[in-house]
Amino acid sequence: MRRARATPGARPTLEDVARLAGVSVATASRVLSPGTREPKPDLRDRVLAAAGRLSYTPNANARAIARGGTDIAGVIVADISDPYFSEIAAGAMRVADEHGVLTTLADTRRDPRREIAYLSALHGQRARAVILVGSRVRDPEVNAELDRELAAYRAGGGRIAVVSQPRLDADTIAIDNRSGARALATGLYGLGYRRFAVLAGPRDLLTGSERLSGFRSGLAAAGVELGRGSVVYGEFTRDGAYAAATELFAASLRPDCVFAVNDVMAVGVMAAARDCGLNPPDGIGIAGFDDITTLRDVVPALTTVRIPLYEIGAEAMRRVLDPSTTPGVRRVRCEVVIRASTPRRSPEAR
Amino acid sequence: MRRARATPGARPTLEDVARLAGVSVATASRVLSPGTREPKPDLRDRVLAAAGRLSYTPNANARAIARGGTDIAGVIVADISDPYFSEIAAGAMRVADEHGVLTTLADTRRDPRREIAYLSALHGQRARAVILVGSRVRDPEVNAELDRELAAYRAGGGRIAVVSQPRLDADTIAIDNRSGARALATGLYGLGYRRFAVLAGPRDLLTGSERLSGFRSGLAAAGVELGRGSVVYGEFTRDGAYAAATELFAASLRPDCVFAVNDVMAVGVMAAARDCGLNPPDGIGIAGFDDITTLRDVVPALTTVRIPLYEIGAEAMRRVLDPSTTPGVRRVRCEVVIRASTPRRSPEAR
DNA sequence: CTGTTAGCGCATTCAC
DNA sequence: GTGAATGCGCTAACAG
Repeated sequence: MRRARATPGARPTLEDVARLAGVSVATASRVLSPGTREPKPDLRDRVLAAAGRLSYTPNANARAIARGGTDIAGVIVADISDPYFSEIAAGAMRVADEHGVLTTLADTRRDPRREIAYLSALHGQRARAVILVGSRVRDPEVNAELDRELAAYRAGGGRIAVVSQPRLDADTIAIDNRSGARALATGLYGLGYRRFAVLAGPRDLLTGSERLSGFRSGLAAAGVELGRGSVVYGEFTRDGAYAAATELFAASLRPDCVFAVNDVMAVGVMAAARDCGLNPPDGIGIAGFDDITTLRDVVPALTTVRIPLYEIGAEAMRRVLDPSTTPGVRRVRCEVVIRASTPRRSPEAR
Repeated sequence: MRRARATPGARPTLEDVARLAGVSVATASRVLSPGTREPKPDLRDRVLAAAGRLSYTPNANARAIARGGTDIAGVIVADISDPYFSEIAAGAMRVADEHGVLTTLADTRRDPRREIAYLSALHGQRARAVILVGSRVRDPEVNAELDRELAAYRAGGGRIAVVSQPRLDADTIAIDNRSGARALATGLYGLGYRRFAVLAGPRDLLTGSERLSGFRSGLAAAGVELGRGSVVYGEFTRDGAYAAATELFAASLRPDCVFAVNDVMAVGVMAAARDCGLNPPDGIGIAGFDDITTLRDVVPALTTVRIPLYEIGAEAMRRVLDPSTTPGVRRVRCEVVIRASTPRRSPEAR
């Protein structure tokens, strides 16, 4: 005899529904699982009614194990409270929703170790696809371990996409940080700026490095060099930038333009400039990167490099959800947007 | 004879590990499941080695069904790309992570129907707990359906918390919008403002309504009324506010202070004011609500009402994850923060 | 301490 | 078209 289904706090099962409807579990399953050829209307209705009366909700785990797969996609980001990531996540979740797949979002708090741990957890969940978004790092050990985890996940049929740098053995959407930064440098030079400083973010993050090196090469093409002391590393955050910029402004070299490798940092620079008695954009131009929506109305309007964040997230999700896409590297171009934070600098002011 | 485990693309199972290690599945399970009393070191090592060689990753779904529960928490937000929600989500995910539970985040795109659908999906996933973040609505039908789904979920042992208004039959963290807005009104009045306008967000969202009514009551206490035409409803977004404010400034009534019911909207108002030839904060004060981190450096600095977003998310997650908390309503106070966007208004200017 | 076995809830072959 | 039986991968009694 089977265990009585009297236990309160226990969820109704398919068997309960079938019993109440007076049919077999097979029939109940057929009614409740979309896709199968549905039973006769009268049985159908009875099953539906029974399910309704019981507030039956199919156990997705059981379904997953019976079918050997889930309709879950994972998105792993470095910091969801950073608009850069939340916009990408929004785009990805939008597409996932349109495909009827649920998204599990994980926040690594910028710890590569946690990135690996989450990927493994998602693998355990048998997520259909995972998107890794966030700067790659230099640490070879971390990369190796991540690659191993990636391989295992893919071996099991998981689809994966990476948004950032093509450093991993996976389908990746590469943001063209380098050429964007280079174009920005060229533009700023054209506006008359000559003495640059760069807030480059953490040393080991590729995103910052790429933007820095692109910027540098753009400058070099114009015959300008970044003097020593004019590149400052620090946290990828507003506060990190504020601190670094304060230090920068206290030093003797007087830049006429500061490039922060992302918008959030640029805002920190602007605050620091003000607190140092400067009055941006007078005498000091400030530029960022990303073109974060939330920051589009700051004054003076921020010169930056626009990245189609939302669309990138959407595209990444589309790729992992579509079985026919062949993994590869898709480069996304960025677009320089000159705004009021870097006004033309008159020659005599130099 | 059992099916050969040669199929490529198939994930290794516990049985594979056990066979390779030369032990029973039970032993393998014990080694691989933390918490159980571990077998002898030598067996232990063999199992671990086998698991490593196979890149074995436990099937969380099977584990869930065998144990009758998961370590997944759900967070349902209205719009993850809105800093308000992403900060709350960040706080919640932080706590979840500390408890070793994965977070499934869902974005309703401000559609209450989707909120219900996601709750149901999370229920199906047998998530341990779910947090609903976002304004409640008026629509009684939607509320009833949501309450029903909530009841079913809870009946199955799920824990639930709501962040916003105590409108649902569930543990809730209520943000004291009303008193926060009232205090803001008082403060603005004290600064010399007299002719107010309010951008109230969508009509059916409680969050906006509460802030509006609180503001109104604060004004009333000072003997000021909101004239007709000075309350404009619209989208809860920057663009919605921009449009509404533009309209407002085009009308004949000349407010000396605009209160937007959230910061993102306030930024839109500021942009609209500028585009209408006004020069905030000269002649026109602007205030928001939330004190979004990303916007803390805008100029002029935004007068607003601070809500401990991150902490609220963390607290909500703590509550649902801790079995001993008794459901109830926890009110969170807000704090008025006067900044440069609402400078003292000299009497003669009135 | 280790192995055997019976479910967990559901999808799905296979007979009827 | 419908039902009975099997198995998905794992955990937890229960034996040994």
